[in-house]
Amino acid sequence: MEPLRFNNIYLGDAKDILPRVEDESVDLIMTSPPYAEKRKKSYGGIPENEYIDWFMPIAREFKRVLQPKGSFVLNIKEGANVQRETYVIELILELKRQGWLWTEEYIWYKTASMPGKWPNRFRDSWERCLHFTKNKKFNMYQDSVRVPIGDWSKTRLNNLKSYDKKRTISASKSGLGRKVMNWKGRDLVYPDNVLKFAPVCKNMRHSAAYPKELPLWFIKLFTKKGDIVLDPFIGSGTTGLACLESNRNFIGMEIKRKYFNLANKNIQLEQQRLINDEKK
Amino acid sequence: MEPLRFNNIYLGDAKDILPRVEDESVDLIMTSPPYAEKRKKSYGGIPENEYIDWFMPIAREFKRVLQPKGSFVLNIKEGANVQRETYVIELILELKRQGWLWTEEYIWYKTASMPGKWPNRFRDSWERCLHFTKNKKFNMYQDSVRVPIGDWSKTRLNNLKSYDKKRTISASKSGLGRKVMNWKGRDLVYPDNVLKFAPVCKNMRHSAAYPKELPLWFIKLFTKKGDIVLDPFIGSGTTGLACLESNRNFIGMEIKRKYFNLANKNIQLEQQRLINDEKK
DNA sequence: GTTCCGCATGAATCGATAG
DNA sequence: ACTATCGATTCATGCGGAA
Repeated sequence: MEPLRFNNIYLGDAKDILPRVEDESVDLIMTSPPYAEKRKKSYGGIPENEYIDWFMPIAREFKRVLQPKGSFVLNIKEGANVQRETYVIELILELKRQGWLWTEEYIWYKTASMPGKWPNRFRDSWERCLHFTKNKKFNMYQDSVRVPIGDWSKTRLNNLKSYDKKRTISASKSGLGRKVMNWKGRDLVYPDNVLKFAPVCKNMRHSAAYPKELPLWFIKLFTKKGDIVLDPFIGSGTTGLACLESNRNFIGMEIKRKYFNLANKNIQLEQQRLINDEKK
Repeated sequence: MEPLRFNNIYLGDAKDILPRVEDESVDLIMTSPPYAEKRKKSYGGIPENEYIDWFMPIAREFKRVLQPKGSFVLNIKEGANVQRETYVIELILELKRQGWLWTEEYIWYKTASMPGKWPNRFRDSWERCLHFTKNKKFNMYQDSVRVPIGDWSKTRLNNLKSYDKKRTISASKSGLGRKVMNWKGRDLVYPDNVLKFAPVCKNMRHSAAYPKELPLWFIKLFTKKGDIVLDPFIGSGTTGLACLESNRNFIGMEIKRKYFNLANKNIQLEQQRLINDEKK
């Protein structure tokens, strides 16, 4: 059997393709799997009550192919059918039983979520990004995702007018002076576990409108350049695009030919664009 | 035994006082219970592995006292001990088994979370507000929590704190002041299921990790004036203050005398303030 | 009176140290 | 080996005093 190539997408079921991935060869698994379907008869969808049985064998493969200091990030959100479905929180418990550490739950706050109004609830504008690891210690490059410091200090530091600036400099030996100077040189702070990215509405109707910024953030956080990122449900190729942009290698898998074709098209366009940029 | 009075706080264990509350007499249970303690020996705290056994008998009483169209809102967040604790999601499953509907999970996005930096995670800046109901249909007054359109104004008005309020009112002649005032009552849209409030620390002694805006939002959403709100873990009395402000009646319970005294003081101060305001 | 700044302080978490 | 305690890390906010 042909070994898997990097920066390529494979057409087929993840559970069939994953066995071809080498042991402990992947640095990050970043994926947004198909969410459970409410209607059991929906073609290709996984019913809520079969979701865990469907997912766990795949997670077993994840555990095999992930390197010891790697991470597995699962973007998912249960739907509501009168009440919230429980398959996601049950999946967390099951993954722990399989040996994963449930290290963190990040919130993706979708600032422009779908409009709509229902009698029981408001618009759902957040999704879970569940972070699992194999070990207590893992690779995390926190500096790569630092963000500009909050408004409060910006306002205060911007207001350092002539008088204050003079004072700050002249009083360099005082604690006050030194402290302010330290803040000025340091415009980046560490983020928290709530992510804010606007979802994008692509032309194709992949149910999960998964903006490139989301995988990109986790890719920067948990891998370095040249590392391997696996997305077994790559959809329209967003994780691949994020890898191309950040100089990581990816392995993609997609079961539906429609998305497989779309992902390949998107990837090729991006690769062409990068080549053109280099020529200039 | 003396019947429970409204707008009063009872000193003692919720499981002992709850039996005195009449069947189906409460319109909303809004509470932030003590979170599980990491250290097992910590005095008064509930260890993680005993949390569900401690909570479920209390939840049974909640079910008895809540009226059929009422709501139960639980503000809670699991801590981390290398990995995230699972007692909260297990509690959700257990409450469902007890007959509750897990109607929704709101996110409280704390804009000012605890600082700190660790090798394996960022600062935790969100908490769960789990919404349970007894029935598919329940009281929800969505219009009462509508917000001005657009993110900037939403953030701004939600965060109208002392300083901004003062400025908004006092600067009525300035453009900014008038502009902000004009937004109120105009172009109102429904919010989503992510709430943004900054935690405030009012007193030197007690950490008000639970800002008044949080219970106030749910009180407005799930009750009308004159309704009964129960908080069996009322702490420093925040839920009671929110009720006084919004003309709801509350029943409070608190096991620790220190908080019981503080809550009574806060409630009395607020009642006195309301009386003074009326005289003017 | 209004704006501005220093300071204290939080539902935190980890790793090391001590018992 | 297992548990309790402690120091280090970090940043948005309200408050009070100063400009």
